Amino acid sequence: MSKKQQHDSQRLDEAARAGWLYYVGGKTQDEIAKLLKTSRQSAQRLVALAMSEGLVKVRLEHPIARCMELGEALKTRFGLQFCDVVPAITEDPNSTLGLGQAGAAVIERTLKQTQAQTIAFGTGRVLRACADELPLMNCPQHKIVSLVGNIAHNGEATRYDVAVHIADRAKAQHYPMPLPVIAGSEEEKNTLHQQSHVSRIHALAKNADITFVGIGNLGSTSPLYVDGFIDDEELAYLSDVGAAGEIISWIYNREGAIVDCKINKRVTSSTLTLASEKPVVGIASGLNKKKAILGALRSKLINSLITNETTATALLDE
Amino acid sequence: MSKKQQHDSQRLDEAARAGWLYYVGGKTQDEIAKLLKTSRQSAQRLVALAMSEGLVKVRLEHPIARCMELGEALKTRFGLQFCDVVPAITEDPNSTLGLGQAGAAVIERTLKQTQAQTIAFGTGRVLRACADELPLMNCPQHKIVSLVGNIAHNGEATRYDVAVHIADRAKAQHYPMPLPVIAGSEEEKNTLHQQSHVSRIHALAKNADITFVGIGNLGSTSPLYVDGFIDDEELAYLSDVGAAGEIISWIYNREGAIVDCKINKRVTSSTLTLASEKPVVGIASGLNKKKAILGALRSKLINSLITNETTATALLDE
DNA sequence: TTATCAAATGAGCAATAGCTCTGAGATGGA
DNA sequence: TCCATCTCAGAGCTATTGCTCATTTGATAA
Repeated sequence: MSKKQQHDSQRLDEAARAGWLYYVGGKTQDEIAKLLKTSRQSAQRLVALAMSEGLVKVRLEHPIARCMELGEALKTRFGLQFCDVVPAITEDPNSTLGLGQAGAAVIERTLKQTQAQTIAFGTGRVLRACADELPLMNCPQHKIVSLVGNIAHNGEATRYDVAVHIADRAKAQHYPMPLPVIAGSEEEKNTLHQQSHVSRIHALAKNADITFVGIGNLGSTSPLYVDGFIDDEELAYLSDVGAAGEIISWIYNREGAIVDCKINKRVTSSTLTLASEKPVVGIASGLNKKKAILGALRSKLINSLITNETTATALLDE
Repeated sequence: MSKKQQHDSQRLDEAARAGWLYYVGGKTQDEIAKLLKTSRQSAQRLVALAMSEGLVKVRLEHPIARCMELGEALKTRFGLQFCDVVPAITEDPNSTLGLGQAGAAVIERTLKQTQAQTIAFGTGRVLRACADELPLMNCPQHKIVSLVGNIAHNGEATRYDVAVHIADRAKAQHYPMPLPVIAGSEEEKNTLHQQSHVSRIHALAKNADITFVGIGNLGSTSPLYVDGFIDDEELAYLSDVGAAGEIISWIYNREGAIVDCKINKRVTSSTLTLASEKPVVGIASGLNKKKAILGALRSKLINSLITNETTATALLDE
């Protein structure tokens, strides 16, 4: 056995030498072969061995490196299609700085395709930031479809209607959803949904090639509460039934299951496909949204995520 | 200008991404191109950029038997505290390739200690290479002190001011020596040395827990000659009195004894303790430096050595 | 607005690396 | 000593990478 061990260690020695010459010295495998008086193939094997034995350690020094690791970890943990993690810029754990640029980059990549794409958008401040970061483009081949009604409580257009801005900047076709976000009653919602132009929008949204949504937490800062869709009583009820977050106004719990509540009966938004094959990208950051993001990831309401370093770390802590 | 800078940093960001995917993720450039929605060529350029910008650091963790033997032999022969020998990479007997990584590894080990350390540095190309290979760290507990003045002949900062780079990368305290390397006269040197802030630096250097220095040979390629501190006449004189090498601008002979010459009267560098108990690490390789290294070893100007295989073999031939 | 220039891009090709298959030779047990 | 078994070297092929050149793009200044 000791003979074998000695042989192995000699081989590792040679591997280390080859690895050194290759990675530090920048030599080609041919040159190494000559130096080590062996064939090119053997040199190749030695270099590969040095790598697989972990003799060679590569590290990348850039703030992005850590983000890539976090993204990879999240991707694996939650079975995501992709995950972008942007470096945390401020100390503020709830900052959304940087998400706009990152989201815009993904949207831009989508828009750059020559093949016609149907792209669905939710609403929210973060998505709005993405729209603002988007460069002016000329993409008349794409369809931008809204997932959420664009009429607010009081009849005016909603504050964060994102699809219209994106369509505007991209010069793309725009399919808004001309409905109140929350219908007055369940019956009203059903009536509205039966309208053919509405069901056409929903059909488009359902078959979107890619979907972008924000993720809201539920609490006194939630847009649904701020805009008066939820009163204090309802908020308390939601808290009792374990509501964790909201995506295009659909309220779900810690496991990502849509909860049984008054709001969900009246939302006019398109429905989200669980575990969709097409990318459904959630864009959100902030420790106050941790529960909400986790829920959406767990039930695969979303299958892709753009977040920041702090939040990514927190999500992985779970 | 800021627009350009922003652009550059964005490009570096992308390069870091590409580099990470390539070196850490093991993806091919084609795959990276797809992920980053760009062409294969651009991906290749990004990966190359990540490498040339020094974002990618490679290190090899394996004691190579032959180098270990050489190191051990040198350690015994010259009574060294430690000795690292790295594999020779090129045919060039004067190559210094690889010393940077090896030196950086030793420096990194020192910096990793939680106990506060005072670390002294000389200058030179090889030490500079070490600094470049050092990973970014956060060691505010350590003190980095310069052994050599950081003002060149013509008043500008010296080219290879190493301590500043190390302190920068390690986020350590930095004590530069704000003096010309060589004073105009012996009197000027004495005056300068009497300044309290200078003597404080010298005291720090004297008590350094570990010292790193380059070793220079004397001849037409010596930095002292190239930078104009020594003229042809002086060079000839030094050759006559048997000068063999130079450490932090102190010129010594084959036996390692400081020679009596004009330069040594005017150097402002700290003095080196002979046979110090603390490690004094010389980093140098190349057959043209054999005499210089041998001298330093003989008189124990240095008590530790980092060199390469070729040089180690030559030193043992003596 | 237009001319000018530098930087970035993509194509195409040559160099380099990685993989698989086959056979030679070593190893160890009967 | 012979044979079964296993490892490893080398050939040959394919994939990947690096480089050069022509062209486009975009910025800048007139």
